[in-house]
Amino acid sequence: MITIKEIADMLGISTTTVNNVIHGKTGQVSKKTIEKVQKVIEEYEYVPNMNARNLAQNKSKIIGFAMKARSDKYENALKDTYTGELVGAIEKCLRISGYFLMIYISEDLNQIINYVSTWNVDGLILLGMAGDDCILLKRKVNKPMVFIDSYFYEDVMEYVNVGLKDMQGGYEMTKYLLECGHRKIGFVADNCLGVDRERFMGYKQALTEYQVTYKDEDFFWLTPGEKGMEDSLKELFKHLPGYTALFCASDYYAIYVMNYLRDHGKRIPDDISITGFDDNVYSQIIRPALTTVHQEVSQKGEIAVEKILKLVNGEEIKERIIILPVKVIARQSVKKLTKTL
Amino acid sequence: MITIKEIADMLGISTTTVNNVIHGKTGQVSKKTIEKVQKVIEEYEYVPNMNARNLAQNKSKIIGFAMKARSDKYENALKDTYTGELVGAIEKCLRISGYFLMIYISEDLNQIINYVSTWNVDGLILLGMAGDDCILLKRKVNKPMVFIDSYFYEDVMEYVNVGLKDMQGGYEMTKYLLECGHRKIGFVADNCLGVDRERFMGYKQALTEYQVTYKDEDFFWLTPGEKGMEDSLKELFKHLPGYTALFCASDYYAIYVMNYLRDHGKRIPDDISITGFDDNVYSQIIRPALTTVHQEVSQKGEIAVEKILKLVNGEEIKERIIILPVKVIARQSVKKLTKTL
DNA sequence: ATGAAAGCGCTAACAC
DNA sequence: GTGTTAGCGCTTTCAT
Repeated sequence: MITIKEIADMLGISTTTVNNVIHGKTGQVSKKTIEKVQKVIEEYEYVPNMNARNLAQNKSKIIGFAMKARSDKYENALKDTYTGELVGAIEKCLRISGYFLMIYISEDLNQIINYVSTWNVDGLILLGMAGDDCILLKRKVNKPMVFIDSYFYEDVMEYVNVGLKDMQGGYEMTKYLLECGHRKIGFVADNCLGVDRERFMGYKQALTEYQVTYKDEDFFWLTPGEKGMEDSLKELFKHLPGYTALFCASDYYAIYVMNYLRDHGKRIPDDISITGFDDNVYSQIIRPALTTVHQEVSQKGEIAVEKILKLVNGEEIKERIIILPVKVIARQSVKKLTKTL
Repeated sequence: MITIKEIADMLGISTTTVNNVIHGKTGQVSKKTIEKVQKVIEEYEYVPNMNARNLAQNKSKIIGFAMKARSDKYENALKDTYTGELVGAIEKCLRISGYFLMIYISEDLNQIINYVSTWNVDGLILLGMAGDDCILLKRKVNKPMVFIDSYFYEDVMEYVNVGLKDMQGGYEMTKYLLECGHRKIGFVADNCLGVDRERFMGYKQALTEYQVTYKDEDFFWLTPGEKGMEDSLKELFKHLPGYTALFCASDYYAIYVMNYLRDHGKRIPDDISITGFDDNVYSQIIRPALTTVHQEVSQKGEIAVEKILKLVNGEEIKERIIILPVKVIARQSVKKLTKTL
């Protein structure tokens, strides 16, 4: 690896000049010199040393992507199609803009905070942070940050978040089920925070609107992990009688539920209707194809990158809270009941 | 962000001493000083500046993960569960070892090579590189490298690769089909290079062993991309008569094929048997559950990390070519024909 | 149009 | 036990 100094010495000129041609500041450099320098650069395949550059400029060209991995839930956070697609989209956009993606997944928020300052990351994209964590981050990290899928229940103005109309998604999906004649609809999730909470609120709202009373037992809790899933699915099955539909908070779980029920003799959608949320690849591929709420995952990533780069460049951001639309995709996993309840 | 120098000045001591206590080289430092320094470190939340450290030591704590994205095939390389799980496992192992993961996906190998020297990456993990690319990499990158899923058809000794008994997987899967009474078995893939080639070779070998002649038309080509898939699936359907089984080179495609056929009136496995390769989450979840070849993806990632870190630390590696085992998982997508051919 | 030199924060060889 | 100092490769201000 040749350095600027070496090039300068080799050509008997100063590092400033070499640096200038490297950066295209050729206003003040003679044609001859430019050519000489460029020739050496080509020949010796000069590549800048990022560590040196970053040190001198007190910045990095790194955008960090961080998420909290709940070890119970994820033995591997990128196994989930949703995260994979999101990260893939982010990497692509960043690279096109000349930035680099560094991934950091940890259960410990303080590790994440350390990581930011250690690398002097130019900006941070954070996935699925919960309320308190956001506050802590805002307090301790003084770098541009963009959140994805976070909900702030306090002063909104400080944060930049790209999210989804989760509540509306929950509402519309439920409404769809209600209009198909379903009245006994369960909600399936592994938590009731953040996006899932919103989806749940939408679900309740729709029920209310149709004069269906929600009872606590209508919430079917799933426990992540191999063993947990097995148990909670069994539990779910036990409480199923009476229900005609289950609204799962994610496609991932919808597919699990669908197959568990089928393996235990239920026909879908004849015996029980199932819906999901996300519209991932596999929801389209499974049979019966899953009726679900569509979202544009790649777009989420792209917008997050756009926002973070604006912040990094000190540009003003008018829209700090971006909320992408949702859309119910009716496929084959819901039965239309005759409306004679 | 406080610096070592600032700590030293603040305490009226030298940077060396501060540095020593930071690195636990406290053999020569007095208890008192140690405590003083540690107090300041705590209080001011000292965090090392990686760029400075790396510059001084001529290394980084970065392990790069690179793959070539064929833009036709992947609009998003991490959308695929296989890659996602692999990268997730790698990130986790690296973090535990105090390293950082930087992802770099590009269609252009030269960009990948540049990236390595720009960041002075300590090591590189490369996924699915083909023959010529491997040679180029070996020539131009003089950093430790570990390949995943590569096949080198020349001098093997120089490379470190963690792969799979792909051929054996192909062989055993095919053998399984043959023993179930199938004789007209198609092979489905989108290429015939690298791992897919090996799987295909295994398939052919099994056929030969059972005195079944392979004809070129038995290879069903898939074209990636939305439109391409549609067309090639249609083509596949047209040539299906006569076949009793299809062996797909990946679960991903198997699931596509399965559903396409089902949507067009075929019953699985009654009309046609389908098998896959990889045993990803969704192959277990789909119904009928997919008969496939299992591999331990996370283990692949873990071993890759183990190897790269050994190389980075200058340790000798005895096993340079690691080949993980495969195992046929018989589920419900294959029909046992009566063996009266 | 070109150059000299200081400095970014950390490391490590060497001195006392 | 502690301190001095010269780099690492690049940027940038200020001279010339």
